Amino acid sequence: MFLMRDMLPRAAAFLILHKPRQLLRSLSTALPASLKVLCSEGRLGEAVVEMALLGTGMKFDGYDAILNVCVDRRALAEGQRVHSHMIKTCYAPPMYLRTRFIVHYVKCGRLVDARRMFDEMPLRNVVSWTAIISAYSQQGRASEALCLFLEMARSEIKPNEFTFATILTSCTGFSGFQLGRQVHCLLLKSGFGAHIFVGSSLLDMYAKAGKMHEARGIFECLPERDVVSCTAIISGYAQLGFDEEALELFRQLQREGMDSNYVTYASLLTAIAGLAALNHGRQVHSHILRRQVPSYVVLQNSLIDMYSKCGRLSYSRRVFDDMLERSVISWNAMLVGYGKHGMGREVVDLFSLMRKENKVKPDGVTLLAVLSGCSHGGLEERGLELFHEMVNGEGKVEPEIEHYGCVVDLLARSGQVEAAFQFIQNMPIEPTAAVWGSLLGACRVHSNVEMGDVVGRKLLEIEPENAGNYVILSNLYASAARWEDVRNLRELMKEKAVIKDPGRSWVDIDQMLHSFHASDRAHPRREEIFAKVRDLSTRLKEAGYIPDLSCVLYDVDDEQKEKILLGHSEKLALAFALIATSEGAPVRVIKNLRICVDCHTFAKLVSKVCWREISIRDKNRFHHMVGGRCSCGDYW
DNA sequence: GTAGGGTTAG
Repeated sequence: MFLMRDMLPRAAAFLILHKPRQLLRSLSTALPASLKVLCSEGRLGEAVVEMALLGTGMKFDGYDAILNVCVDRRALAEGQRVHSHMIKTCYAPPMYLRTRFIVHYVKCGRLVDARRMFDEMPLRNVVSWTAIISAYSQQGRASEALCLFLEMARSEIKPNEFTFATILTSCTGFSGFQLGRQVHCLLLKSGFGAHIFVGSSLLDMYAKAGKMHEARGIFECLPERDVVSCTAIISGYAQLGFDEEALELFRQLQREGMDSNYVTYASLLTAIAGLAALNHGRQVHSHILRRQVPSYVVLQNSLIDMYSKCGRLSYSRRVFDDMLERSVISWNAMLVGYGKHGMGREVVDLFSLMRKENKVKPDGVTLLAVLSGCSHGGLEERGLELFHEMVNGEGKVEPEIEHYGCVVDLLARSGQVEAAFQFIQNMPIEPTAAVWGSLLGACRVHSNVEMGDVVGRKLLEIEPENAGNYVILSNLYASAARWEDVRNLRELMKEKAVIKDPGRSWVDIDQMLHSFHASDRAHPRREEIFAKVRDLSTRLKEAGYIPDLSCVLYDVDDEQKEKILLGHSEKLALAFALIATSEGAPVRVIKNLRICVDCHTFAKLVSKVCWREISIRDKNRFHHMVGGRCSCGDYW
């Protein structure tokens, strides 16, 4: 009050001292800085003081002005004072202001307050309904958002384009997909189906449900395209692993003049990472730098991942180190990168740094990255220690089935196959096929046939359709010369009509991806490639290579088996890479599945006999082969 | 006033 007195004209000062009631009435005109001016200048604190002074003098305009500043600033405390001021002065806010309050509470993360405001509304319109639905949707509470939508439909308020865009986002993912289809039908009747926001959330919903054909159809029918709809369709392909399609569509849309922003590039980099197309990735990176696309955390995370999946961890680390701000995903991407390259020491060190910095809280993915990093990097004991620390210690992470799977891996890898078996039996969660699968892999490496027999049978019960399991079990039986079991296994596999996942390997040479499937004869240089494979086979045999026929589960003679083995896609890709690159140059091969034992042995020997550094990225990790040895230590 | 696409893991 005293401060204000100095600022006020003499007449107003007189009023403060002698006629306060009169003053209140005249304040809005008498004060040089009225409530509206304060609000337009963003002087929220002073505005709140003036609101208190105005008392019942506050009208719609005043509340509107002050609430707008609160919404912009996400000023929770001030908003609450406005709210209680209304209650105290018995002001009944109109629908518009109540809706603004909902938005304000949502922006401050106060879903409960928003909902209370909504529930207390005597009348609601489509905007208030959409605001509360979007509140639940943004918090990831899709089913509640959907319930509210149905309630809205019952109350005979017609959804508008905002409502449809919101609700379709909530239907994203498999669980809401059926309802999403119904919303789609409603949409067709409403006339909002061609709206660009509605259209892009609709196509995104179909894409995330794995229905790319429908998503593409919707995309093609959009009356106009913008950066969001283009990004949605590209990321749809990328997330489903249709990396080449994503890349091709990006090129096409770019030719047609599409706008790109950091989200577009992040999605594009996902596809490039999947293909391990390093040259494309570098090109995109320099394009981003040249165009001065803002380096948002999301985009930098994508770059870290892209370089790591392309085998360039030092580039990943450079991006990571240059970041001004890092999210948990940045740390996870870097940790996963080290892990996949078998660099256990670096995983442990980086994780220590993360804890020391203490800016970002580790999550379930961090735990996964650390455990699998220790496992791939041969730090079994450290991995088990960290598991116990993270699960029991401060800021603990709730372990899920994948984490238990990693522990099984750690135990089994360190040779404690029995302990791993015990661990599975005592887990608080039902083991999945993946958990048994990693134990079976361990039994193969440690040649523990008895245990492998038990585990393999369990696995074939749970997952009879997975051909990989039959192959590993066959490797195991063969190593113990249990040919009868190998034969039975082959019969069983025939009976269960297992269709093998189509294996595919490729190499990236001069920005061209050369892709091969088993016994592929499509490549223009096929004759040279097959000749090279045969030549390698001869040379490797002199160096001790014995084809592992137990990797073939077809009922054919041994000569035929050997031919099938030589046709494996990774051998074709490797042979092509050798003839397409100069003598002594390192070679990089990418495979969509796990590499088989025979191809692993073959490639290791190639690295020795041909004096080449070979890196093979399979589904799980990188295999760096030099002089006949592999960074995985023959455990994968 | 209320709305759409994104990064790690599986």
